[in-house]
Amino acid sequence: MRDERERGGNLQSVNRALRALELIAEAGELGVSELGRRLDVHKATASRLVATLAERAMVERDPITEKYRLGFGLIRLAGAAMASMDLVRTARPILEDLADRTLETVNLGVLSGDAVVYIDQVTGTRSIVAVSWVGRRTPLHATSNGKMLLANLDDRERDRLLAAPLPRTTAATITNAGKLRAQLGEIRARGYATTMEELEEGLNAVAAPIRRADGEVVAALSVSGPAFRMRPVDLPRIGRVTMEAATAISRRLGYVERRRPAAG
Amino acid sequence: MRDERERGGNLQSVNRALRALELIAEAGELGVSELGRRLDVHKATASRLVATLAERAMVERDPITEKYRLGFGLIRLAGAAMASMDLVRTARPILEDLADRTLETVNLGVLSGDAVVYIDQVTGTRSIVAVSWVGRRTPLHATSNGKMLLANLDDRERDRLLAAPLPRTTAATITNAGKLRAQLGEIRARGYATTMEELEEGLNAVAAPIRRADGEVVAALSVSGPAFRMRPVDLPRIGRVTMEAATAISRRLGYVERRRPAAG
DNA sequence: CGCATCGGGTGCGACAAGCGCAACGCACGC
DNA sequence: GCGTGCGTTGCGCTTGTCGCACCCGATGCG
Repeated sequence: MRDERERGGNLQSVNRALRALELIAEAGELGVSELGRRLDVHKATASRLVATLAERAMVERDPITEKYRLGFGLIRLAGAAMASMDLVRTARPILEDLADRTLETVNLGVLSGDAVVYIDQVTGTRSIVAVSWVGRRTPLHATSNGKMLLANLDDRERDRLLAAPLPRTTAATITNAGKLRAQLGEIRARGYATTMEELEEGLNAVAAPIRRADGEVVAALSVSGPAFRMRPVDLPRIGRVTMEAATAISRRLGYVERRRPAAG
Repeated sequence: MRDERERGGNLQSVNRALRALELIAEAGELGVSELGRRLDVHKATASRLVATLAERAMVERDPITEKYRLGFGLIRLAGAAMASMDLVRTARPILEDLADRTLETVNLGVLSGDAVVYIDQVTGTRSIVAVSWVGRRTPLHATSNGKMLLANLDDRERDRLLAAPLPRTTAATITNAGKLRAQLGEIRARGYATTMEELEEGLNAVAAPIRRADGEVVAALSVSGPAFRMRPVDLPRIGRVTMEAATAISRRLGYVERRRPAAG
């Protein structure tokens, strides 16, 4: 508790409790004494800690081994958030297929606050860089995923997000809200979004919307690769296959295509 | 901190932290002051609490609204919880098989407080809606899972839960404790529970009990689908396959069928 | 068997963790 | 301008909680 303990808010026992959960998650199963050792506290402390966690069903006791493991309380807590995990499971095979087909990197992104967060990724074998973007947050206005999500927000939300300044990361970044707004219209009409070196030099991407049963856009699916392999002339074709893949995922989520939702 | 504070282990701030997470989960988004009010603590305390949670990514701040929502750390934990919970792990293949066989949605639910929480779900391909119920809480008296869990509670617990009013969600909801109690008896005798449009109009379901090694009912397995595909006349058949599946899971958990447990 | 060792749980006193207070800065609305 | 709402932070007092010691039960070993 003397090492990296200097960040903002800090409640000792809360911190410990969360560390405990992480340790248990890592280990799968942990006994009281062992947990105490890893947390560097007396086993009595660890005992009381897990008892508290157990009371809230955050951990549960294996009736055989008497050790503690994570409990369903966590699942309940994450509930809504877990919907995205479900999305990952459902979408995975289609992401893989799309990556095979395009040989580029495929990403699945959702809106989180004012950024897009990638919740899954599959890299085509041809990909140069294999860094995982999962968990990464990237700006809405400079990514294809972000634009697609923006394009499908309701007006109030979109206005709020576009009111903030749009930071420039490359020469091509669209920093003008009006110009971006116009492009969002095109994107809705066309069905896929693009970025051309707007986030990173030499990186292009296209993205298509994923809808759940009620038609709401909940995520975006993107294919991204180096500008020399994804030239402007290639984008419509890649856009089409991306849209097909996204639609396939939407269908799995229960979405049934109706006539243009714009009308209704 | 003066109400229901008498269980085993009890660390005030850990308890508070978990309550905070639950409140945020419920509300979707919560500001510091509001959280403080609901936790019945000074807003300064709430501020330090969420700061600690945020540091571990259990909550994150919406950059626009400045409010807090659940974070990715929790998703990670919940994912780990699902993977490590041996009930889910054990039951999964059987859920999938049951979904294939019935072509309807299969849910695995446990009792949590006064509600049933779904900890896993597999959807049959025929399913209309594919919204995930995982993490969702539904009332005990209006769901097949809930009735099955209620039916297998010990008398004291059951009485306590039935003492509370039974909220109506559809015209068919059973709101009379006496009537429900009678049905629970039938359910125990028959081995499966049903709901017919008692939670949602047009939604029927059947559920069967899952027992661990000592015979205790720890979860319920349900098959649910639209009323037109799950007519009253179909329920016994579906009930049978559901019971078979539930029994298969129980067996994997170490339960060995004995002569009627009612006798011993 | 008897003894040692390891696991988990609990009453108690001491001490610091963390609580509420109050004051501050900031953003709105009028 | 003022009033009201938000979230954050220093500070002193209190109370939550930590480690100690000890208990219980299971297991291992000469």
